[in-house]
Amino acid sequence: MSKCEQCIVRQFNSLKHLSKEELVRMSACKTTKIIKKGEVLFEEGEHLNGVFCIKDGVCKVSKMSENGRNQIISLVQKGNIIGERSLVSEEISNLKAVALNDMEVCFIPKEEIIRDLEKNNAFTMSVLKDMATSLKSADNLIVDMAQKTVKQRLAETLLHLHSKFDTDSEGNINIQLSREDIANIIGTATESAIRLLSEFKKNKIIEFKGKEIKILDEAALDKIIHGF
Amino acid sequence: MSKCEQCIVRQFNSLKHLSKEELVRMSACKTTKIIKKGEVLFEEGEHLNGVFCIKDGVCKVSKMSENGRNQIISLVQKGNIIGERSLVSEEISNLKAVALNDMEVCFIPKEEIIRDLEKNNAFTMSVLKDMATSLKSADNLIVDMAQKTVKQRLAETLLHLHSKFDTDSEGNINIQLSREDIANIIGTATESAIRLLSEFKKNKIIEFKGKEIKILDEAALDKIIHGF
DNA sequence: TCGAAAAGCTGACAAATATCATATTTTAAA
DNA sequence: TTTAAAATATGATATTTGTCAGCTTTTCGA
Repeated sequence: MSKCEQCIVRQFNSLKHLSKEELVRMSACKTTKIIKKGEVLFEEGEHLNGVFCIKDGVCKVSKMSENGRNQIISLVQKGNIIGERSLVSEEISNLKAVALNDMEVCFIPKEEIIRDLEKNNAFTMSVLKDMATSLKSADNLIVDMAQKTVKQRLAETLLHLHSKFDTDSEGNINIQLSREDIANIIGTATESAIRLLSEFKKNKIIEFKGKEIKILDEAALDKIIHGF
Repeated sequence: MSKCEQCIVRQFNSLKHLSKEELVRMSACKTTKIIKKGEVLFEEGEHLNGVFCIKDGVCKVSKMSENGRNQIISLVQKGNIIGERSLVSEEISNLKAVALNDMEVCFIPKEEIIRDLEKNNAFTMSVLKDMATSLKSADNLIVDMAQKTVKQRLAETLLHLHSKFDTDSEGNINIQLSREDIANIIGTATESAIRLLSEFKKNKIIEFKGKEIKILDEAALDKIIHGF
């Protein structure tokens, strides 16, 4: 069993503010899990008894709307913690998390996190700052969803994905999303997303083969985002 | 100059977790302001040097989208604190706040809040919980904006306003919003909002005279929200 | 209280997006 | 490897929403 004290992933999130002692205790109560692609980390409405620290892989966090369509709120990757929101406000989860590829995660029980939040103010402040950052992104997303066209949102999403996941040796964005996933990120029908991707391809803005997408003309995407 | 220790508004927000001593110090450094209807509390891009505790009145919090349209993110009323997000993440404000009616607010300098956050863990936890709640609402709003129709969003907004601001003796919702404000809340063109309000009126779902709006058929609104 | 400016309203039309149908390609299970 | 299911793609069409124009009503300051 690997130890939190030595875990490199910890350096990228709020857990870096924990003391040696606190980390040893965390190591003792955490459980490491392998989540296969497509498997569910937690469901909407589920009671979370802790948080997940992502050691490897990416998951999509989404919420079902009443008209039966799924909206992806964010993609969470290696180094991040997921589930703190529900834990802090002591509610059932309002979101669902599904692995986009094989993941390795550590589950840290609620009691341990709550204890650290109450004892270690630097940790609490760090979690608070993270949440403030998430809230800012969420506010920006609200404005985008309400005010931008689907085409603008697709262009924006492509650039986001590019900067967040970087590219492989061939220049393809380092994340595999189905057309449906892409549609669920930008909040549109799958057909519309496909159509716009094809249009971007025809206009030499992007290039793709299946799920491998490569950005050819970043300036053109910027132009679309900021409205001609 | 009124004292924070005796301020009733404090009971409704995180400041209730401060000690007598902390409140006395806060009283000494806070400034009370009257903000007239239409005046700006803070601008997008402005550096906030503190937070506002709202003693009376309501303000709209909005963000300009790049295509020149304004999106109202939330309405904040008596008892709430505004500006903590930017303060916590030490960034310029991403939002603008404008008074919807005459307001009385207390401005509490940044240093004072930061000091309390660092010293008083119960206060920090309370701010964290508030932010978790805001984040949940924001996530829900993202899904609504992305997945619901303008009509559904208007119906939802009317019920929200009704439950948040209650009604006067005549049964009218206790908040005065222009048609443009309503459009900016639901994320649509002013004309579209006007058209739908007229439709609701024609169908006896609501009734209005100018900015006085009264809900007649709550069940019909629910039906619209949840999709026929 | 008068008059200009702002807000509210409605129609006509254009643009964006969803839906449905169907064909093709890819994936994965037997 | 075969084959059924799922994912991708595209056309046709319907629906939703935005834009522009013109009009009426309300508001507010001189």
